[in-house]
Amino acid sequence: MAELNQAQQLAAEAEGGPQLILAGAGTGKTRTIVHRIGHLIAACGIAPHRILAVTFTNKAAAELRARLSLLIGDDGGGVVSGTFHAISLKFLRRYADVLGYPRSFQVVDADDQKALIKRILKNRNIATDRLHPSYLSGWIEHCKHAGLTPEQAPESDWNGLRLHELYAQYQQELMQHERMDFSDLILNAAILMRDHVAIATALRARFDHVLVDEYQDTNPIQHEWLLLLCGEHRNITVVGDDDQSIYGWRGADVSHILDFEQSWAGAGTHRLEENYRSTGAILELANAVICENTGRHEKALKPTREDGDKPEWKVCNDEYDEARQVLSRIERWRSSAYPWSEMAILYRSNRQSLPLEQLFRESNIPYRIIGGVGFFERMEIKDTLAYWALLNCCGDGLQLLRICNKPKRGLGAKGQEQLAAALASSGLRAFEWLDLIASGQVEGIAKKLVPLAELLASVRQDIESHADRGLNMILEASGYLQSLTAMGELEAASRIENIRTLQDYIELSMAQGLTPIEFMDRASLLQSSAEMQDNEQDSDNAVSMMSLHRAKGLEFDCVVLPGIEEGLLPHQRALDEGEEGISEERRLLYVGVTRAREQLLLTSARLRRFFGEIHYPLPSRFIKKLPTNILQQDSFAQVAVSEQQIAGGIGIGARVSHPTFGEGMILGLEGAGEAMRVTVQFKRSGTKQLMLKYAALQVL
DNA sequence: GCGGACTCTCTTTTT
DNA sequence: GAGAGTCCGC
Repeated sequence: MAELNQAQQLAAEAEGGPQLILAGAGTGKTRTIVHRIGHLIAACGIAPHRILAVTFTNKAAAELRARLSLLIGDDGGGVVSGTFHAISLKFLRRYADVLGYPRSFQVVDADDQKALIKRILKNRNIATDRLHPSYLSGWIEHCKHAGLTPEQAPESDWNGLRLHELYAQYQQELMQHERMDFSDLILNAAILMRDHVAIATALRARFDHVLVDEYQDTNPIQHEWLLLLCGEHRNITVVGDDDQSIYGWRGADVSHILDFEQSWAGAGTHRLEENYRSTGAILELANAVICENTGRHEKALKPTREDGDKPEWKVCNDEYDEARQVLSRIERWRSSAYPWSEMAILYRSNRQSLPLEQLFRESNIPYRIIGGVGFFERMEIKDTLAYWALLNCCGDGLQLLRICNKPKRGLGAKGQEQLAAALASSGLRAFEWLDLIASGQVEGIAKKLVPLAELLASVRQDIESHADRGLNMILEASGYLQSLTAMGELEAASRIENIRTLQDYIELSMAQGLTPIEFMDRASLLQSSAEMQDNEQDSDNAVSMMSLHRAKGLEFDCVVLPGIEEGLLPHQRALDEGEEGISEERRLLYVGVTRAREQLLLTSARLRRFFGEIHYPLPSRFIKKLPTNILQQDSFAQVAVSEQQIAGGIGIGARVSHPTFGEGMILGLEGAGEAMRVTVQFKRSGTKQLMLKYAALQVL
């Protein structure tokens, strides 16, 4: 406890009952949680395995375990930690049968979910311009986040379509495939407790204390989940920061943390405001950014460190120029003895990594990308997992269909439809049906699978206990690896490397004693290969690149935030949504700024390419009004002289004249082609936005 | 059923 | 600009 300041100590040693810890960025939140858990065990005599810590990401759970191990040894002493999803899945593995699911159900990933929705719409002859698949899946998600089953969902009419019925059908088909989607995990776990008293009682009796991290990002169903689980003993500790709520689009509702004291009468409240992470100058910028938001707990982070170097803002010509500037700054940091691993580039959208990657690769700067296309979403990984699941008798129909024609076995779209029908009418689980096929007792389309089925059966017999080795044999003997080579040497090599990585991971998991189903659970909840490394001490010495969302909870000595522009941060989608969306974008910038300990660079580009179109964004509203004593801007940033004078001399900085508004200077260009808009500051008539097409501007 | 060529679409963030 | 979806000839 000597390591804690007074506020942290009070929070850590608070007695049972509901406790709210409002912890600003960098105020020692994790340390406080870890010590609170230690206190519960050591001083209150609570058994470690009766403490549940709910985190937001798997990585955070792993980190918590690591820090607990340091404090109390013994691998954290058996404290249970995991995400809402992972813990829900554990509950469901025990009790899913009461909901009509087999306990061996699997989780669908985003791709398969999308495919299922598309198929439903196609079968019903609903055109995508009448109901867009993503609109339907978004609507269903929304219901699930609100805790509503198809029966409870509001009757909703969209272009004459009854969305709640489509929701019901979607759920029914999922159940037929013995699958749940991500949101189902939490909703169904809550339903278990909501509707089944005996199960609720059993689960409630399981834990004496529940701690929740990143509480500002919980949505209503997670809130209900917690109420159901802790409503009786009321031993719940939540930690969070309303200024870091960045998951509104996932149904997160800041009011849960703002109203915690109302929902849990008698709650203790603790505020951690002393920031140990960042220099004074960085905190000054952070405070200046976030204080523009309304509807928040009024507060400011208090620095404990010296002022340090001023954060800087650079305006670049385009995204490649931006990448170059970032790179040169990173090399400068490197030469002042910061290691690569202490530098991060945090962007709004994963797509922004492309030019950076290119340049970093050319310049031989080590980097690693976290997120983006998830490891477990890659085609070859899903294929391999499907083979593996079928080999280990837990593969389902979706997995069989996935690989039935990989490599080619003469089963096209038609054949696969027949196959699905044949499987359904057999009434068997996919792997049971394959056994039947191997024994040669089937007719029709299934005959095409005889070689595959025989192969699976023989390999399974050969190597009883070495499923991982069997996988390799299957991939070889089935011709799957061979079929990858057909895609080109380079492509195949990287895919095969991914498969090897997966194989190593399977081997590791098997060595840890996981059952095949447990392994599939693990794989379906992880999404990056980085998360497969258990001890996440980034020993690999590389610059990190990831989205701002991913960066939550992390910290680095040196941080670059590229793309601080209107349309990117705030993102165009948020701009379309209005005030609430923009506040969330501002919080996103705040999260980015507060990741930095010592060095911070913000950049924006005057020209940026989107989907092959050229855009001329304006600097982000979040920073453009900040004084230079908070955010340093070089003269280059202030006098915007365009180097790309686009056709006719229209470009940023160009002097123009307009028939009615008179003379002025172009400040910004947005959009492309016909839709391009210009922002012009006129000498007499002020600043105006005009459609370039109609504006009849003359370049002076 | 398959492969190639073509068109069309979709572009935020994640468990 | 990339990936998915579609069409068409074999």
